[in-house]
Amino acid sequence: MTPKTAYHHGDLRKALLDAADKVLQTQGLQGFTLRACARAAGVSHTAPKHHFGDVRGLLRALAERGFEHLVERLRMELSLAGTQLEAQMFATAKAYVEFAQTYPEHFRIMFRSDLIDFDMQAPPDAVLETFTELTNVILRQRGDAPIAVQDVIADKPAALVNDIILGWCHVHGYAHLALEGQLTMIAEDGQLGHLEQSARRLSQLIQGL
Amino acid sequence: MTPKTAYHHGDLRKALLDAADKVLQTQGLQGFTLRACARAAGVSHTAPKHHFGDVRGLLRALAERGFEHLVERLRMELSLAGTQLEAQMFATAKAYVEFAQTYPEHFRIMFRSDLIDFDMQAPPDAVLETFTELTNVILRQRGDAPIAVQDVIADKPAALVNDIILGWCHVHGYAHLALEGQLTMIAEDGQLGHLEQSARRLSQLIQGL
DNA sequence: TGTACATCAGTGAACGCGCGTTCACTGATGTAC
DNA sequence: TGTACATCAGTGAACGCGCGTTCACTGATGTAC
Repeated sequence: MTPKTAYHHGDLRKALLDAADKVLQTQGLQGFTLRACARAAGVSHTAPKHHFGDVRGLLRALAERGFEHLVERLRMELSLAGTQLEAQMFATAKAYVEFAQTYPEHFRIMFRSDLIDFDMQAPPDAVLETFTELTNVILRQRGDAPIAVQDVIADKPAALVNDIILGWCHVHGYAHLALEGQLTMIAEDGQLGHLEQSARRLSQLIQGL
Repeated sequence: MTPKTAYHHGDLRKALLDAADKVLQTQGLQGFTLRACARAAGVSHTAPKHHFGDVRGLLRALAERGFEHLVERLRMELSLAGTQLEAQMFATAKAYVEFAQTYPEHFRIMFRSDLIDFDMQAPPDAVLETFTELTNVILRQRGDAPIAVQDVIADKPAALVNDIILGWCHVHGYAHLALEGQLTMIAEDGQLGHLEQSARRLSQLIQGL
């Protein structure tokens, strides 16, 4: 609509988010400043303040975007995995781990409560949707009916909570340790064989086999 | 030996490490600068450079210290746990998780490969010792003989590697998610009941029960 | 349809701040003879 | 044992840099009449 040469940008908020994404991915958190993001977007260095207040506001928006990418990837892998329960467990793990490899800097900030400060009793939609996908994978393993996103925060039976913890800690721990190069102490890099194996074993455990 | 009033400090290296520990714990990584550490140690702001080169060198030393604390805590909890295998599994998880809660900023940097850059083919002693403790817990679960620290990097059978991954990812994922407040979405904070439950189930899985 | 005016979005110069680094120095220690 | 000198550990003033923030501004858009 608005031409690019216009004084007013049209959608500077989105342009800033795109630029900030690139800054985060290429410079990391160290080089992530309001001025760097403004430079990357080609606007004056005071412009980001209008939209995000400060650097934490911008990071928070990027973390939300990270969860959007994560849930999208989870859904894609799950749709490819079919109905076999062990395969679904592995697909979930694969999506989570590959997301961390693809967006390492996003992954790092998404779980930094000191930096982004989500209210975990009422998290952003993308966080809720991610958690819903993870929960529903576990519910299917148990033979239970899946849950809707608005019910995902509600209280759950202790046995279900424990199954969710088992599954989530596994994929999250693997993703984090692999991302930070810790697993190279025991296994070759980039191989998903061990991940598949452990995901299948957890699937059997949760199914009660 | 050397009096405190002396121009030469005596053991400035250790004094700087102690001061840097405090800066990291109280200010976090954001406020962690060479000058802040020098101030906390009560020396001129150029002094740290003699001993650590730059801020990354200092962080690396603190990360090593973090692993020393972690392995110490692992050994203590394991010594309290006795010979029961499920209890050993929980003791390991408890030590790991409580370490992360006690030294959150240390935990965060210990696994930041972009920041501290350990050579994972020849890691510092404290890292090797930590990994040896974790590995030996798994070996005992399997009924295998424990391993010495100098052999912990050697190739292992795939089934053992998979058991280690299962155990390590579980404690690490739980520690990280709990530290960053993610688990409050599904369980009350500070309760170790779910951790004990999942640790015991993993113990049974690895024992082959 | 036209005009006036308020509001909004983005600009750019200027500022103060804390940082890491450099550099000439000073005080203490160790060693050669 | 004493003296000279090299080396090492720590100092403090000075610097340049990029940062976030402030502030008066300017250009575009929306609305009232």
